[in-house]
Amino acid sequence: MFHTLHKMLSAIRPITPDEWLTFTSCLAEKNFPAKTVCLSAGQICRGLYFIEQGAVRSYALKDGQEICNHFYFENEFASDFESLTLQQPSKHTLEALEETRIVYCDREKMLALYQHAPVFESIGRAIVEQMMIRQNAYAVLFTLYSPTERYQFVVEHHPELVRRVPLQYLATYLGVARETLSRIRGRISG
Amino acid sequence: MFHTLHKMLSAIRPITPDEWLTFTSCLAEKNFPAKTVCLSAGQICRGLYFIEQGAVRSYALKDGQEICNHFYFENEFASDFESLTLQQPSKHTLEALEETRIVYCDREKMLALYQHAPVFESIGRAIVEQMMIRQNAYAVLFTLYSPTERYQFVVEHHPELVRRVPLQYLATYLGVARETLSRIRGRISG
DNA sequence: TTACTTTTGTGACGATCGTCAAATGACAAC
DNA sequence: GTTGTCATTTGACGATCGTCACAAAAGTAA
Repeated sequence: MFHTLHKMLSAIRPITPDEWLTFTSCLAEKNFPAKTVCLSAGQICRGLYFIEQGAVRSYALKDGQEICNHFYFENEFASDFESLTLQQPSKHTLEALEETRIVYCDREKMLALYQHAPVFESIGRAIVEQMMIRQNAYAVLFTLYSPTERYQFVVEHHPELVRRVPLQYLATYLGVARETLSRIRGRISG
Repeated sequence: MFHTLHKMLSAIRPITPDEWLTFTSCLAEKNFPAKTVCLSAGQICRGLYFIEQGAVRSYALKDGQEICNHFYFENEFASDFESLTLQQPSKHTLEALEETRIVYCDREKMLALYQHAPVFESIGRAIVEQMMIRQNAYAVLFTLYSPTERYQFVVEHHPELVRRVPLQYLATYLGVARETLSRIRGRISG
């Protein structure tokens, strides 16, 4: 059970069978059909989502429009980390892009676990570090690169985004209008 | 010694005198006159900078131009977190904006310390969480807001940036040309 | 003070992007 | 198959921003 998650976490820090057994009590498997909501904006995020299969987008509303700020795929942790950390209402909605299978890690249970099995605090830190690096790379896109360069960066470094994310969502993620991204793509391909 | 840092950290998690004593062996005070470099791009970042007094900017080079991605002030931790975490050459340079007094926390020593005093791993996680939330807020600025709205956001939520950071640096941070930020400012002030 | 350097502000103009509208394409339900 | 819905593409046009050039202001050193 939770085999891929175990593989992921034990790659960060070695986990004893006992530790793992305790940890599984924090976990629950959940399924989300395509286009269903995993976490609603306004709701307080109570846990971390590990994606076993599928894809999830995170978006905020701006003048009624959905602006994506992240896409998550297999073997990644998804969440609204601000809501999760501060236990404040989430500004973002998490929605399955495809049929998605998720392992949900309850925050309260994990915090309690940190006392008895410090290795998970260490793993938690490593996960947050990865997310921070990712966030930073995303932010830097906007100051260093033009819209075309941002798209090329994604094509080069995150081709799965281009393959699996509808253009309209990717456009908001890159901070341009749908039409502009369509034209950028046309210019590059042809 | 390191009084403000102690106050900051013990507000995150209670620290015993013994733990603190061990921790101080990781620390060293450093002074940087205005416009001097704390960390050069290309260099591997070996520690965390806690700013006791002063201000620091972080910037990357793009076509010979310095593009700022962060400003750090009193009682904040500065670093190139990507370089620090992955121990890769930094893409950013950290430079003192003013005369700056820093407590430098050595990474190697801190990692060793985590074994004996897990509270610091917990504190480390909290610091990284804060940085991640900050990074995310910064990234979201670009997709949700126009240049003018971005400037207004900074005026509202981070007025110290407007007061202490030269316009030319703030402009690159907001992803606009110096001239554009000058005009935005003129329009808003009247 | 003057002279010099750096920073900020202004004007003109071209390039890029957003917006609106319509056409085309893709896809699911029937 | 047909229909209806949604996504993407294309065109036209106006708004915004970047760039260049230069002026004004502020800061620095002698």
